[in-house]
Amino acid sequence: MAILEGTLPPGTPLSRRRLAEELGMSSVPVADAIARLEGEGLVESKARAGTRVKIATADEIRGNYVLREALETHSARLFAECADARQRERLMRTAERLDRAYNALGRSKEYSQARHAKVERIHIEFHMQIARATKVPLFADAIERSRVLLFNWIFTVARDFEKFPERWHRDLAEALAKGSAEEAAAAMRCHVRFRQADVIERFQHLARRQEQDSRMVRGPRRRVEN
Amino acid sequence: MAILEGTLPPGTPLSRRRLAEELGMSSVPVADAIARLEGEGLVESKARAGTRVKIATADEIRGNYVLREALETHSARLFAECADARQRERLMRTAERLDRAYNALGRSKEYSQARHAKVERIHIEFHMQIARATKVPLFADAIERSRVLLFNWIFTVARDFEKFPERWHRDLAEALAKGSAEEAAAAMRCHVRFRQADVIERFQHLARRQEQDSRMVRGPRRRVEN
DNA sequence: TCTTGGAAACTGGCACGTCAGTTATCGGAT
DNA sequence: ATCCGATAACTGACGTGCCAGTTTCCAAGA
Repeated sequence: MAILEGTLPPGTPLSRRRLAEELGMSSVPVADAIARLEGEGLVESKARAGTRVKIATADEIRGNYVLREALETHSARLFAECADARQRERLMRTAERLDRAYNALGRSKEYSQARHAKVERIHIEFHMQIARATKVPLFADAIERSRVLLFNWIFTVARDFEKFPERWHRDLAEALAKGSAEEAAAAMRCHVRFRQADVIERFQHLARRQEQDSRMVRGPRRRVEN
Repeated sequence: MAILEGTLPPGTPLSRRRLAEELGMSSVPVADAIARLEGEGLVESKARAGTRVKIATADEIRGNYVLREALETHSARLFAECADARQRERLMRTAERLDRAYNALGRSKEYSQARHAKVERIHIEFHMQIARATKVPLFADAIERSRVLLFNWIFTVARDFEKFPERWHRDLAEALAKGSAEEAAAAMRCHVRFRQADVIERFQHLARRQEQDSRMVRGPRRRVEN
């Protein structure tokens, strides 16, 4: 069910029976899959009232970055300590490819979520290369889980282009591939925090704009949620 | 289904139908619960061949500690930065209680898993107090997941008493409650690594002894696992 | 004694149907 | 036009039953 990775916007309802019909199977395996997605936090369901793709709050996004700061920083430390030459070189190449992709995205005329998702997938691959080099599957899995979560949330706030330093990941990869463990960890910490600040700022901007919109359209339109 | 937290030794088979009968329900909700446990890594199942409580390998235990070093170190950093006075004081009290419990365990005449589990529960509570103080649920959840995993594995290797420094957690709590963020992180890193070394040494000792045993009993008794 | 093979018992996967609770819709009252 | 409430459609939870693999175990052969 990787269909859900970015193609379904948050809030989309997922009906067990409807999906079962589309996929040509009974509703039981669909329910299992949905339950798994719920366990990973990608989806939330109220009993007997439907399941929808999770809508993240600002706090949850912030929390995701706190978690990631812990995981990725340590991952970088381990990479600097124990990656072999081939992995280091490969990381540098991926970093260059990623920076090129981001720069191309920033230069393109109009925002396309499909294109953005493609670049974000490279971004995940970049960090997973680091994580996998630690040779600790449990650890790499934890990083992947939290990355997938954010992958699904980020398109809520990324309505316009991503504009980042031109050689952002290249510099990070260099710190990981050539620096000490502490330098690598510090570089990664800086990387995660930069991104966190950027995303949260976008989120708050979005929230302000939405509040403005709803106030302009109507008076008592605010619904009680949950 | 918290029944599984320590009372069922690794390798115990979990039959959907048998559990359903015991609990007086149909097999469907039981299957759901087991699927959830599998998602958390507490249980592993081969299709149409049964589900059993997961038997951890040395690598997985080591991996668990790598993950924990990342999470707990950051958790300690955040605690030192943003816990309030009440939380700091409470942590000191829990640390004292935990050290007392460990010392009592070390003095008792014979090993009792039930008693040990009780102490380990306090140990989890200690670390969860730190994690909860960060006010990042996603982060605290990640720590809890990895702690619960190890909670289930540790009794495999802990066949004798736990002997630790007498004021071990008290000193750690002091570093967290009164030190800087960096001091707190360093103290926690030291704490996790000490425990990791201890557990892995026990695990290898156990593996050596089991290999010896199986060699003494019979020749071609080694089963092909997978 | 050790191997082997085959059948019975058991396993999880899944289909189908029912049930109780939630939500959305639409017609009637204001 | 707005509000409201009854009802119908829909939702996930779960019971029952079958199926195709896997494991286990015991008897027959070496």
